[in-house]
Amino acid sequence: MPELPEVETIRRGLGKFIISHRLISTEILCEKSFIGTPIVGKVKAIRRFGKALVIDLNNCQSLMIHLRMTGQLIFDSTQNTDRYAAGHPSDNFTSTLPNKQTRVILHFDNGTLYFNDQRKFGFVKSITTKDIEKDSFIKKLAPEPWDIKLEDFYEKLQRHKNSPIKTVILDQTIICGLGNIYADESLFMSNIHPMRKAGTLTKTEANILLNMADKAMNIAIASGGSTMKDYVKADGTRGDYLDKFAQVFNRTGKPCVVCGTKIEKIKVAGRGTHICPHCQQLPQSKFQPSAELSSEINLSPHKGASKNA
DNA sequence: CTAGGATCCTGTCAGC
DNA sequence: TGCTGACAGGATCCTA
Repeated sequence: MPELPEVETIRRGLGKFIISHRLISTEILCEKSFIGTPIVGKVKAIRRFGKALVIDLNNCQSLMIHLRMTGQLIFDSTQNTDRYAAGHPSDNFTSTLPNKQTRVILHFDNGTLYFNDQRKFGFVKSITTKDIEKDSFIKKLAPEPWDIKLEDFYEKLQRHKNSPIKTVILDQTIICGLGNIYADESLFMSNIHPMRKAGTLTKTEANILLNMADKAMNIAIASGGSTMKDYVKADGTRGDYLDKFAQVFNRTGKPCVVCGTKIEKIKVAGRGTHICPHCQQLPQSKFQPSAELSSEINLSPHKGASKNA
């Protein structure tokens, strides 16, 4: 489920294997999955831009890798039996490679890096290092939650005031790094219903949402995202890595960790969305005249979140 | 400009 | 068992 925490996990984990090692050759098993011309050279650094990974070589060339929905990176060491696997969890993590889903194979002087991708949405792209920031995807990326200024975020919510808040936070040009899982998790942690129109959030709520997005992703990064270690239990059975940190995602029908209400799955802008119907309520659906009006009247019996900021 | 839906592709799973 | 349709962690492109 390559969202930011997983890509960051890969960046850190893969670095231990390939930094200062040489990329020797490339096998392209699916034309669509490799953009540009294969390159060779010694790995200098691995960087991350949102959900994109960039491997810099020492000759001013780089590989940009985006896993999209189902991409995986699996490194097999030739020196020992070590395997490092991360990305979209599947049995590929433990099976023999290459297999049917292997799209690109990168040969290093100390092992083999497999790029697997069931749905072929992801890609590996060769690019001159200095042009990374000019890449059409990377140049549009918004800052990550911990770098966003509340004022800027709030202003963007106003610009997309009629869109559901979930759609807005999935937009990488507004806030970078959230995918379907962490969008649901962040909204749950903020007690905000995903269908709320972005323009109805108060500045206080926007601030909470930023903080929760930060928190959700940092918890996930700290716990290592979806690595092989977490996916495969000690006894070899398949584990559910989501159990570690998901409070609503994929927990349809299970009790809310806060109030015990059953988690529901709904659809927001075409994406499966998980909510606790008790903790995340839409502000009064039918009986209020309009969203504009109800945001002016402070309906909350608690201390106002509306006055000055 | 924004908002919404279709689309890229393959695999899996529920229902008949 | 075999078929069909819905759906899947992302992002872009097209339409209104």
